[in-house]
Amino acid sequence: MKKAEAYNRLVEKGIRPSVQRLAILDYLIKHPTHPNIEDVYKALENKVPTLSRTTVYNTLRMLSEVNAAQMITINEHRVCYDGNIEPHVHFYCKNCGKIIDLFDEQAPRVTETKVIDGNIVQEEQLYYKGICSACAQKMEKKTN
Amino acid sequence: MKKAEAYNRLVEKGIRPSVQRLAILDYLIKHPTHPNIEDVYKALENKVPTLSRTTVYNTLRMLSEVNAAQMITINEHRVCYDGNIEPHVHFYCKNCGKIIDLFDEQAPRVTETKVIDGNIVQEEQLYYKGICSACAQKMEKKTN
DNA sequence: ATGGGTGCAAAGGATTTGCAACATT
DNA sequence: AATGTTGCAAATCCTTTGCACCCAT
Repeated sequence: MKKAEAYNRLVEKGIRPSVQRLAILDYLIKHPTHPNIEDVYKALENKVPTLSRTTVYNTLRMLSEVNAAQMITINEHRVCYDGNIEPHVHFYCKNCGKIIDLFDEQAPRVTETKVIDGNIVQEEQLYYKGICSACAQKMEKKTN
Repeated sequence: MKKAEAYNRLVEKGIRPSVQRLAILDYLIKHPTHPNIEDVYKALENKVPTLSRTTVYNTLRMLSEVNAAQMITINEHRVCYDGNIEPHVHFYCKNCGKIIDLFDEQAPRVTETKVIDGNIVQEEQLYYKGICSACAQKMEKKTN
């Protein structure tokens, strides 16, 4: 249950590693399931009894602002987060809403600062949308 | 002020071209500014006096479901829409929230149905995040 | 007349805000 | 003591829903 990685990442980014922040980032790193705010809150409310949703909101926003986590906004009205900050492609299932990592797809590479028409690019995101394999199977069954 | 393109696109997709739907899709096609629901509503409420936000919501959702428009979800809690259904890269300014089209960047091509690990890919989206040229200039001024 | 389309008002949820309490240096 | 953090409750804002009306076929 070491939280070394979370701890280091916070310190590197100049963020004071409070109990809450450590717990949240550690959870994110250890659970690459693209949790949303509520998921994180539910998972931690027992371990960090005083934890509030507000803190989860604030912390996750801050983490994504300093690139200590990735904010994923594919799902229309439910932001979720990814503790994996290596660039990788995401697949979003329109049916069940699940987000799957596609590590084998070529992701836009992190270049040194790239400028296009004067616009300074800091992050790149590529995602696919469609039907995930689990949902596709279920649908096939019903059709038969 | 012809709405031929909007009309044709609706009919092609099997959607009845009501006054409201025509107005909304036409607006989207003629204003490639990535408007959100409110933008579209404000722009049309005078021209289509009875128009309701509900109809804008319903119509834009429907249009994106049948691929007569693109739903863009970069901005955390404000979905916006694009009448341009050719694949192209979007740039999102973290500072002012503006979304800019990058037609010269290579966009993920629309392939025939692509399947990855059993997941059926139907759409692909690539976007960049950073600071747009206008904001970058303003910031530079302040710094000097 | 009938089925789809629209619009109002109300409900529902997610996120933000203001502020007081708290922890840490 | 001073500064940065946290958490509660309330406020806000976006979106959806239920239902009645309306229009076109």
